[in-house]
Amino acid sequence: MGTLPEAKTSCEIPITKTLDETVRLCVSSNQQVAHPVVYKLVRVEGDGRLVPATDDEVMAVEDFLDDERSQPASLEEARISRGFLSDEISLKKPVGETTEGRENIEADAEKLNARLEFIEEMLQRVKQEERLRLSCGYPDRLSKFISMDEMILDKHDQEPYTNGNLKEENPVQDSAVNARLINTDCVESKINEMLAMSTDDPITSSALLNDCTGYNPDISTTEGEICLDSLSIRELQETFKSTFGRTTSVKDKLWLKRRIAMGLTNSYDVPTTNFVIKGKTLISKKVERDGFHDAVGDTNEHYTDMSVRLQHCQVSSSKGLRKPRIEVEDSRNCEYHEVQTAGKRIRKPTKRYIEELSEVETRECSGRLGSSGKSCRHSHDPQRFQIGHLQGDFSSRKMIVTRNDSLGGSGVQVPYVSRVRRGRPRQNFMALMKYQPSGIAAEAVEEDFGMQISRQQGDIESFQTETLSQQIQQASGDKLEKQMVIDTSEQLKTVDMENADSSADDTSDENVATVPTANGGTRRKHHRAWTLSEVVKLVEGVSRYGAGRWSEIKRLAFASYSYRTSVDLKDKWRNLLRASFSQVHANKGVKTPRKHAAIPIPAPILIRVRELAEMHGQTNYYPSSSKLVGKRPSKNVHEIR
DNA sequence: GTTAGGG
DNA sequence: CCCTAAC
Repeated sequence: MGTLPEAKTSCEIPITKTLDETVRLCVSSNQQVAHPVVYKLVRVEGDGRLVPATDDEVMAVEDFLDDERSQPASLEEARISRGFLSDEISLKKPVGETTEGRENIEADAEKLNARLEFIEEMLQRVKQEERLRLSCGYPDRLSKFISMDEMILDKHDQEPYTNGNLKEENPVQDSAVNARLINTDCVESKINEMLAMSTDDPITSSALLNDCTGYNPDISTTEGEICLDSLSIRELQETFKSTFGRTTSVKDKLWLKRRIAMGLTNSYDVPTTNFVIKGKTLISKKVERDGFHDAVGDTNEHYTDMSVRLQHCQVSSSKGLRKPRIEVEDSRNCEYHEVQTAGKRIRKPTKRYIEELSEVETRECSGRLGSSGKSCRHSHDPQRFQIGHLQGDFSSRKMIVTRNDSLGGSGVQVPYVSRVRRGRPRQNFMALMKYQPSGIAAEAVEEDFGMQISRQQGDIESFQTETLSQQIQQASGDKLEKQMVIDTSEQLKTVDMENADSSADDTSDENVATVPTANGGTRRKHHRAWTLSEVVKLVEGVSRYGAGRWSEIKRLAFASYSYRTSVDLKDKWRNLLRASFSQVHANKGVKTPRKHAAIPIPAPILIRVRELAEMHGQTNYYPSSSKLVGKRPSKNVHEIR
């Protein structure tokens, strides 16, 4: 981290024109809707120069910027902000007054910049810690999250923290002033925040500062190891350059270390603050103290706030998965609970997500993953808030590359999986088959692979199977949720791989091709031959629920045949009727009344179909007059069950 | 959203 | 299997 003199220096350096403009923009935009074009990211060099921000830097702060643009800051954040911003800068000053001395504004802007830099750094820590916190459900550690007081005392036992008990210490936080990104929008937001803020109940800025910058550089360096902690920012930048082949002007030590560590280890499984690298392995050192408590301490104020949002996300997105916890006041416990279950609770990726994900990830995978600090956003936008990372140095869990699910505002984190299924929509139900009794799973898989496997099974499907299918279907909701819970990454990937396979099977050996017809439409996109078991199930379903109740049959008897729609059932039944009656008329003993029948329908089945048809009054399906005459008299065909 | 029916 | 009108 930068030193205090540096910070002071940077605050006193002459203001460039750019900064002046920035300040003016900032000030003026306070009273009007700032034009987005006005905002630009610049970096304050150590000598006070402003240089355009690099992509790295933009990435480094974009989360923060998002925060700033989001909804009104929560109390916690306000307190944090105040901790950074309140002591030096006269924020009571009406921001809109540009008549104030330019020097004053500039100086204030400098200070704001310093604060913003510091905030940004802290955000980095927040992100890291958040990820850490959510990645591993270690109650012994997580318990530290429960009480902020406890956390503070843990880290700063000499600085008992109580609300309203502010210790205005010297502005050590200026030590955080280094190269940072500033954004006029941020400045404006901060000013607004501070103006809106009262001065009571602040948090000790020095405490926060200590947490943020209380970085222990005295981690021993072993020969042959790269102890990033012992490197200066410049050295870290050099290391970064040598690691990634490009320079970076980011002076966030933590960020640099993380990036370097990830680059060197070719892994994202990098502890938050331990950056001793040996060979290609990241060596964890002093995890408890440096990796955890530091981050905990400096972000303690965020946790309550974040947990609130977290549970909000959960409530709004998980539906039946968990009971809504509305009360914010209990957020600590909630948070604890969240953390406890974060490792287990993985939302099943939605189909839409999966599809979108593969596109997004393939597009921005490298850049995105390169910055781990970015991957854990501390955002006020619930849609962008990540529930957690299943990653961490405390966890043996494999890392799951995740993304924010911005669809539907669920804001949940879902594992990275490959794109599956482009064909006909498949219900997620199939994924559950893994967790059913083996027989069911086998059944499901077999049915999913329909044509390849046991097409020639001549016997009729057992009623037991159907019953089990119904059970599965009836419990599908719970099962889905359970699956979300118990899914590990491997399981999910396996499931999705399986789904991908099945989807491939959907279309592999049968005609997938969309046949564009002359009049513009496409037809016959998919064809999946009816297996005998399907036919049997259909017949059974009709016998139970009645012909015409296709959706019901579909739901209850064809729950596991996701590719069969109710319309398919209807069509098939129609064909079966025709077949059965044609058989009756043509040749009673012959198995295949239709020449093109892909699957010879056994005579018993056809007989059964005919019985049902007669039972239901569907007796008009004669081969010659099926279309012309064959109409169902009415829907008095129900209730044979 | 489901069903029936034509193509 | 697709499409669509009708419900």
